[in-house]
Parts: sequence; C-alpha cells; structure tokens
Amino acid sequence: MGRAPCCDKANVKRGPWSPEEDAKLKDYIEKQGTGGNWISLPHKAGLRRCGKSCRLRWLNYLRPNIRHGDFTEEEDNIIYSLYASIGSRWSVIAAHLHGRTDNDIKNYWNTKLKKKLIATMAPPPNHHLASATPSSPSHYNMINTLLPYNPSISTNQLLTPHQGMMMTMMGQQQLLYQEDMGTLVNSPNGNNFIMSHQEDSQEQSTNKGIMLLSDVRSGSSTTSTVTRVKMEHRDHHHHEEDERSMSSAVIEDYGMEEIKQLISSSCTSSSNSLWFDENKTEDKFMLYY
DNA sequence: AAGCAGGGCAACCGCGAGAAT
DNA sequence: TATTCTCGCGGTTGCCCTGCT
Repeated sequence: MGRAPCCDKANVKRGPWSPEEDAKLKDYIEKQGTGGNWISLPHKAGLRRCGKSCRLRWLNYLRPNIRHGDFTEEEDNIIYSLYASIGSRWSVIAAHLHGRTDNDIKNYWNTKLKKKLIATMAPPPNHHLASATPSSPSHYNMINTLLPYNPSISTNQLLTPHQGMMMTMMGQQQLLYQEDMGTLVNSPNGNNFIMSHQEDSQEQSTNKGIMLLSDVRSGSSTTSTVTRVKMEHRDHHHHEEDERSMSSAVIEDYGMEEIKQLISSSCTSSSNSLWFDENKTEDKFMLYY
C-alpha cells in the first residue's frame, strides 16, 4: 500500500489567503521549517489549507527576499534570452532572477513581455525594406538579447537563440536540420555585407527552408551567422513541403496574430521572401523563405 | 454614474518523475 | 515489484481593478 491521502479536499479552504492565514504559515515555517513535508504542514500550523496551497503561498508570496513590482530592463533581457534558449521553463528562468518566482515571471511574460516582443518585432507603419533608417533602441536591445545568454545554468542543452526562438515559434513542428551557410561580416561603415562562404545566392533562393541571420558584435564590426533551418510537422499526415503553408502554421501555433499580419503585410507577391528587416545599420534580423 | 471590456495576477489544476510503503 | 503519494512544474482559470464609453 502507499501513503495516506494528502488532504481531505472537502474540508480545506480555497481561494485567496487572509492576512491571518499568511501570518500563521509564515510564523510556523520560520520557527519550524517545512520539515520536508508540505502535506502535514497545514495541520501542524493550524491551517485548513491543502499542503500544495501552502507550498504555493510560501514560495510565491511569503518566503523571504521575494521581489514584487516592476521588472528591470536587465531582467527583461535575461528572460528574453533564456526564453529563446530554453522556452517556457519558468523555474529555470526564475533561478536566474534573484527574488523572482516562476509564477511571477510566467505572468509577466504572458501579460506584458510577449506583447512587448510582438510590438518590438513589428515594423513601423511606413516600413519599407529599402529604408536605411535605424530602428529604435528598444528593438536593438531586444535583438541582442536573442544572442546567447552565458549560462552556468542547469539546463541540459541550450539551443542557440535562433534555434530556441524558432523552436518556440514552431509549436507543432520540429527542427529537422540546421545548416550553417556562412558568415556575414558587415563593414564598420554600415550596410555592406560580405558572405565568407556560401556564395551561391541562387541556391539560397531555391533551397527551401528558413534562413536565419543572427548577429555577434565584436569590436567595430558585426559578424552575422547565416543558418538555414529545415522543418517538418510532427504530424506526419501533414508533412509540409510548402513553405508558405508552414509559415502560416508557425504563426498560428505561436498565437501571434500580430506577427501573422506583419508577415502578410511584408510578403511581396513577386517572391517567396519574408523579411523582418529591422533597418539597422549594424544589426539585422531576417527570415528568408 | 453605470455598465462593459480588458489586463493583471493570485491561486488552482493536472501531469510526470521520483519516493515511500 | 506494484501501488500510491509527494513534490515540483507549466498551463489555465477566475477574481479584482482600472479605464473607456
């Protein structure tokens, strides 16, 4: 036989915690600790609560050094970077933000940061691909947060930012392969890009897949690696070779209607190229279909 | 002032992995 | 070894507040 049931669910209080309950729980844990057993804790502390509820209340609200309130830009950047790398592993992300709880970060992401990201990705209303106008600093920062976060972290495997971002956006799809196509180096004066290898632009345009361009700045120049990513649906009945269909599924999976509109509005009828051209002199972020 | 809609956030739900019996 | 529970996690829900009409 196993253990006894954790609690009598009919006899436990649910809903918001009162100040008295908070005080009881806090007082008990500060004096006695959790004892490694949350299930028996509420009874010992004189609370008519489920152990899980006590644990949640303690971890998310009562424990010392919890920080509430606005997130800093630095915290935003860490969240962006880690989310791009590991996805919605909020507990791991929380481990890198002192005083923040996974619940806090999750809520913050869902209510604010995701919208902020979408807003930042969207081009200005008068966006033109040929424009050379630098984008806003906020976008500059956002793009750079997609660069590898240097983690001495406990994740098993970190994807590169573009992998992570794409995997996140792909939803039902999986990475089939990633192929390095070369390196772009832009000159200090701006807009001249040199492909260090893979000079066959014809092949670039005819090979199906997504080309990603991510930037690494060093000194006065920016080095951009070019990666072609090939994807397929996990549902083998709907294996897609049609990149247009794939791009549509991507957006729907991510639930980013705004980005869908953005892509639609950015897609030219004369080619299959979709661009997120951020019009920066030193940083570009491009999707190429 | 009242009604409504949307946003923010605390709390709950359900699942998987591992532990206890 | 099988069964059942605990813990920790991510996803979801629902209440409350605020702003708009």
